[in-house]
Amino acid sequence: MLKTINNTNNMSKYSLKYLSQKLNVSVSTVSKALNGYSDINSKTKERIIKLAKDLNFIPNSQASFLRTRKTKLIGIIVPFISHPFFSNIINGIVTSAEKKGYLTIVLKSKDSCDREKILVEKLLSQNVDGIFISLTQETNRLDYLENIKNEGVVLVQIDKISKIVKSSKVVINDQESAYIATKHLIKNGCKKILHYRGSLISQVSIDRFLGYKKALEDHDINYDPKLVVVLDKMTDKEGFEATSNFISKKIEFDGIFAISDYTAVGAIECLKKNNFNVPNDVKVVGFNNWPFSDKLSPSLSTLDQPGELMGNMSFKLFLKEIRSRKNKTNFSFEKKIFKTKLVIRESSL
Amino acid sequence: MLKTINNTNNMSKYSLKYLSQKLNVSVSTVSKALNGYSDINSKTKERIIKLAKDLNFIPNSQASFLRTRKTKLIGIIVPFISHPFFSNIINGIVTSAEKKGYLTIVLKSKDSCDREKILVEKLLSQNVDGIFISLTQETNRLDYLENIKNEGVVLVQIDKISKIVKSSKVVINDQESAYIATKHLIKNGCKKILHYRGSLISQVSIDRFLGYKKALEDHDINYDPKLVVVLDKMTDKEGFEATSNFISKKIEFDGIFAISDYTAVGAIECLKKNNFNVPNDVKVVGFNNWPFSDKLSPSLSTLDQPGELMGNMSFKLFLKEIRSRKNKTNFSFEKKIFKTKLVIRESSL
DNA sequence: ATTTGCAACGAAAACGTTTTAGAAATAAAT
DNA sequence: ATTTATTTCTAAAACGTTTTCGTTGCAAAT
Repeated sequence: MLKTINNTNNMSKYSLKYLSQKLNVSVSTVSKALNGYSDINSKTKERIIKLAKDLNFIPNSQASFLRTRKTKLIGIIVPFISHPFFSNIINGIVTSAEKKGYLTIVLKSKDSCDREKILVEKLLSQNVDGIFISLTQETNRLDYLENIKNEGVVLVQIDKISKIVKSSKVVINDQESAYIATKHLIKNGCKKILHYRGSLISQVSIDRFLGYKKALEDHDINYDPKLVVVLDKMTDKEGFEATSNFISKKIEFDGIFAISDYTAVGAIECLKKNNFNVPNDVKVVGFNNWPFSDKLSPSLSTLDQPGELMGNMSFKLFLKEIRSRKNKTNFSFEKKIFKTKLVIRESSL
Repeated sequence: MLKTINNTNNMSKYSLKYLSQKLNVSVSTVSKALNGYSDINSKTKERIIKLAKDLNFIPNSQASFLRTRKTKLIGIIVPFISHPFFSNIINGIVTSAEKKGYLTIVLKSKDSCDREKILVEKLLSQNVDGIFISLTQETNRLDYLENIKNEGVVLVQIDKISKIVKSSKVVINDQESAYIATKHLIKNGCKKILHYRGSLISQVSIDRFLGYKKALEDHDINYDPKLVVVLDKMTDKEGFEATSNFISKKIEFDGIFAISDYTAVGAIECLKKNNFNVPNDVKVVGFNNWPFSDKLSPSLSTLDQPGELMGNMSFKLFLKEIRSRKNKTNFSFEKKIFKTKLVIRESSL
């Protein structure tokens, strides 16, 4: 614990002070030269910039934050990192952010609301300039989202959003997508279509369900609640079991619209095992367009989500808000809706 | 640009100073109370902690860095984010890091060495406490890796490592894995085994090739360079084309060991199209155990890489180094080798 | 009565920037 | 010769912490 007061070993190698001493100018002059102020002689400016470059001097961003209040750091919280859709979103944000000199802190909520709250606080304590979030399936309180805005930090909601909290938002046309998928099944002759859905409180899951229901109604097919299964984790196993359940109960069906590729694949596995032919006996459409969904037998019809583009757009909206604050121009939240693409493959033909 | 000198609007809502004024104690006392120093009366300590909690006070980490030189920030650079193996690694690091109060900045090099260098500099300028890196396939200069260490930042290399640069390392047993996979093909009757490999300078790719070669030699099969294909991007398309090439040239083969599941799947597609039966005519083993590789027809035999565990371990090694520095105990770099698991499925039986 | 020890607190410096306000030197205008 | 303007630079404060070294007051020991 005993150190010399002026301990240089712990001091950063280079600083404005160091440069200033080397060149016999003041610290302020160095700072100004490096930040392009006009009241510095171009001759001295050159000297300073040259030395900075030669020494590979990097200004200390923490110290600089103390004055500027900008960290050039953003944070993103998703339910899961190792998931094709979310990692695409992360990819999109990281890519766009890096181009503009921002670094991205990645965090995962594991679909737990309590964790989500803690993570938000961690990001705030790091003074990030913005927080991007895709809510958990169970998010039922919104105080910490409001808190983000109260702290003056930009909030952008992605995909799994709260309708109540005002902020920039980037989503897909969930309802329409489900409608299109269901309609596609109907047009291909399905009369009794199962729907495997997610949590009852997740907006995404609700919207997809509504799209499914509306498609049925618009095509004179009775909506039957017994054909809808609420899944918890939306795994292949759950898809398998749900399907197995219908078969053993001898409930007839000729189509399945599943909320994710994973559940769709589980369903197909079960069908195959029970000697149903996909698509001849039962047609299946998933959601996500996961890698390898095109390589399955039968290849899986599904809805493609432009995750990376959504990430790009999220950052764009963030930057817009940041800039409007800087220029004190007025700003209103936008909600960007991306369209999915129905990819028709063997499982529904 | 005109502001009052003592502008409070730009000041952070709460600070040690604010708390100290509220409670009529000094700034130092507040700081000490919050950091568990022993020379504070438990009565006052309680008062301070209570107020801090009530106000939801979060100490400013940038300011704190200026003294402590610790940001509790780490950075990870991978070739690609949206890739099952890398996102598993990221997942593992982020999870372990968060448990210990570290936040993780994620960056991708897009397999470009020049980008990699720039990204390292960005992380250094943010004063991260550690950098985790999985090198690009083309990494041919190592100055910026050495630079990380020179700056006093902990370096951990993962999977795609440099043999020359000293640091903690986490890898898999590439050579052994390839040996096991190839041996498995041989044991199942394959005599002429193709190998689809990656870049000639990537250590991973080299080691897997060596394992393949050694397995052949150990089982009295002539190694034939013509049966080895160097792939560039290692996509399914390249796997397809390579296979198509062998078929059109009428080169006989009865097994394929591919460096990735993606290329293996491309190969299988091509074989199917040309009326080869997998596994009866040709047996195939991939590498990665991607999601859905178990759902394909035939399901894909492959080597499972414990990405998340590798991420966990990487962080562990980082923490070990950090701690040894703090306690000034001596420390030597470790290289942790994870074992893959050969997952035998239909494609090789 | 004097010294010693201890508990509890505070002053102040330091970390590395940014930025305002002003100083110094020079050139231009009167 | 004096004033004014312009260019170029610097001093110094501020951002919010951490941590060392003192100081104060009081009890215990001598």
